[in-house]
Amino acid sequence: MPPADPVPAFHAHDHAQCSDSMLARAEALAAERGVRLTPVRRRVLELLLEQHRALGAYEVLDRLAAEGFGRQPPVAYRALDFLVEQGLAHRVARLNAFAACMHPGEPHAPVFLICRSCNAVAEAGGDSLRRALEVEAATQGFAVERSSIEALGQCSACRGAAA
Amino acid sequence: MPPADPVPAFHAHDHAQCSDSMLARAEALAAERGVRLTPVRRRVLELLLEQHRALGAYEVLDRLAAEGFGRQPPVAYRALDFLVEQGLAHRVARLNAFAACMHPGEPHAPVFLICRSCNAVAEAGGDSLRRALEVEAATQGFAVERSSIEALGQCSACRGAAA
DNA sequence: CTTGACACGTTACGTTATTACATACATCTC
DNA sequence: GAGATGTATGTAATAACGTAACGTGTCAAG
Repeated sequence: MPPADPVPAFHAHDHAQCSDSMLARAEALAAERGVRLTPVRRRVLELLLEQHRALGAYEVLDRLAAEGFGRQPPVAYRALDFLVEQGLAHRVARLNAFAACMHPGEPHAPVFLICRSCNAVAEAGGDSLRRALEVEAATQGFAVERSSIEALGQCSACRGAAA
Repeated sequence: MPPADPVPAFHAHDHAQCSDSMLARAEALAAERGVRLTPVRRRVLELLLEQHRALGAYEVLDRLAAEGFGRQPPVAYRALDFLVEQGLAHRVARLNAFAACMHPGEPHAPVFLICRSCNAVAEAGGDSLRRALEVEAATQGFAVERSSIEALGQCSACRGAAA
């Protein structure tokens, strides 16, 4: 269970360590669910974790092709779809891109904070937001199944740099 | 100023009347701001209002072409961009589509409730959500500039029909 | 009547995503 | 192990979405 502190994307942290720990959790979840974290799928997740930002499908595809995997779009899209289905990654519609999930295994409504300067994508916890959304939807008799909240703005580092 | 009751998309209501009233408000806003609600732009807004759902750019374009307007993508995109800039329509990233705004002139973070059965798109008020989002973002030092909240699920009518 | 700003239209192109089908690989059964 | 079955990977081709660049028309201001 992750600590309740702020998600790391906009904070100094050890990428290698957070990647490793997320990968380990992904392996565990896959085993638990009886699905296969194959080499392509695993490599795509690694790429998303390494970069720590949202990557376009074709960006992922280029990396895969360079590493000897297939070079046609479905190769990337299938791996990305798998990760999204398994809750190991999220789609960031606003950017036509994908980012690793920082809370795999926990049900949550992703809240993306997208820095327009450095393109980093932080994923906020957002349980209060999820509840607020469900309340709002309920007043219209609407049953929420999946939701995503995307905010465009500037992270603290870039605001500091701009000032 | 719109009443504080639920937005009409998932309720029985007089489409013609709500379209007319939104169009009138659009005209007023355009005049107030010194921008031009030209025939193409106005027609696109009418289309969005008539359908009362999110329309893809090419869907809009087909209608325009059939009615004697231009038949190239920029014709539709420019009109849609204009409407979005003026706050008369919103982009629904999840669907690569556009929907008329039901609260033109009021600053607000759009909250879309997208029915996966009938494709209707309701726009909830969401001021409490906007505030919750800003609080959440602030804990990470992130300054929100624009945001959108999109929920996929089923509206009350379709849930009734399914049951 | 000219000028300048804006809107509209077109061609051409770039990016993102899917369909359809063939091949390889793992797993289970015998 | 050999064969059957389901899943994953790979390919080619194309659809869907979006933008850049440029020319023409319109209209109000000077």
